Amino acid sequence: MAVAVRRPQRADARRNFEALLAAAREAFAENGTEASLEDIARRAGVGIGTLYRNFPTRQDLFEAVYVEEISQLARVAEEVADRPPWEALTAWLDQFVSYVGTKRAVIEALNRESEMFRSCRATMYEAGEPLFQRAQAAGEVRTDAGFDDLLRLVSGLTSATYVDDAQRDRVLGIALSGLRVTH
Amino acid sequence: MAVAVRRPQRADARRNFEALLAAAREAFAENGTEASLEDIARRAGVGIGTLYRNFPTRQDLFEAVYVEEISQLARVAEEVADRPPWEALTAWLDQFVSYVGTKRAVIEALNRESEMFRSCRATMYEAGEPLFQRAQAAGEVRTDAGFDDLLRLVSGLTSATYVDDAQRDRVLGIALSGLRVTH
DNA sequence: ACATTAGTGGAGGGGTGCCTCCGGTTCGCA
DNA sequence: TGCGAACCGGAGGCACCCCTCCACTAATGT
Repeated sequence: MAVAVRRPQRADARRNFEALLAAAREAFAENGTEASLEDIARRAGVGIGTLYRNFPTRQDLFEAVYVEEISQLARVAEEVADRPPWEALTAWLDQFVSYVGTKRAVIEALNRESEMFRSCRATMYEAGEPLFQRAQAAGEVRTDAGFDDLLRLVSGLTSATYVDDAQRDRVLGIALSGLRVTH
Repeated sequence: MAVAVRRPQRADARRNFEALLAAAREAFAENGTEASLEDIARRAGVGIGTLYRNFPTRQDLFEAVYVEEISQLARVAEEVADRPPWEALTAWLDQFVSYVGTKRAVIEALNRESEMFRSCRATMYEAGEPLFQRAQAAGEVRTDAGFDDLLRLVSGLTSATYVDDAQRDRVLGIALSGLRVTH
């Protein structure tokens, strides 16, 4: 994994750190970006002071939560690499969808200029872009679209609301068929 | 217009009402749904009491802001009605895009069960669905997609973030080409 | 012109959140 | 076992927000 979060050394401190991270993940998913920091500390069973020592700013907390997800995406990309081009790409996108679904609020709140963000993005590109280019090379995907276009398309559609899962899949299908080259 | 907001009668009161509405639109666009009500009153140059008299709850404010947009959409639908099917549909979607772009936060915060929301949705369908069906009848749009699918597709893509407007248009174009029947 | 009454605005009480600071506790090494 | 350094937690000061209430103001009809 290309990016990581610095953990504290002492055993008790590391326990608190993990508890805070888990609590933050939960709170952000539940209440969005503005979740109360005091509430997060409460969930973690830790004093507010401890939260601030580990994560001086709200951004720090976002980043820590975010980084965890990226390596997961990279792993999936490896797993799918030996399937046929289009299938591999969509399989990876499935993972991407579920990732965007829960982390949307956090992603939007990230400071896009930060070094950490840049390196996460790079990791994600290294994972997904080869799949995309392979599909293009195989003549399955239109060549006037870029990998970044696809990512935004999928993440935009994923964070919309739908009547049910069937509709979400249908809409995603429509959009992806626009990406595909018609033989 | 099928829906409307009840205005106060007295001239000064109506002035305040309009000022509050404008201030709310601004504040919601700027700070999202949680914009401070006191700030909105301040922007409108009005006491907080006046705000509460006109809009007893935050929801009331959302609804009032929302309703304004819908009639605009209905009007545009009429204007484009005499163009060729596909062109008319995309022209209307253009308006829809700019509407979703600024009102997303408000739309998400609306209570979807409310009578007002239902009637707004009906108004919007009456405006846009005929355009959609005409395009389907003309064999321009795939028949396994519904108007609701299209709305969600477009609003999802619109509320995503892009590098620049060109990318947004490109991505929208890709998705819409998936909707279109290939001749 | 003036009475009537709709309309005004902001003080105030109750809440919650942010962040700092520091006396007390616990870990881990020797 | 003992000690220093690392770490803890929450009280407290400040800021902001929500919403109610009511003494005051001014638009309107006659």
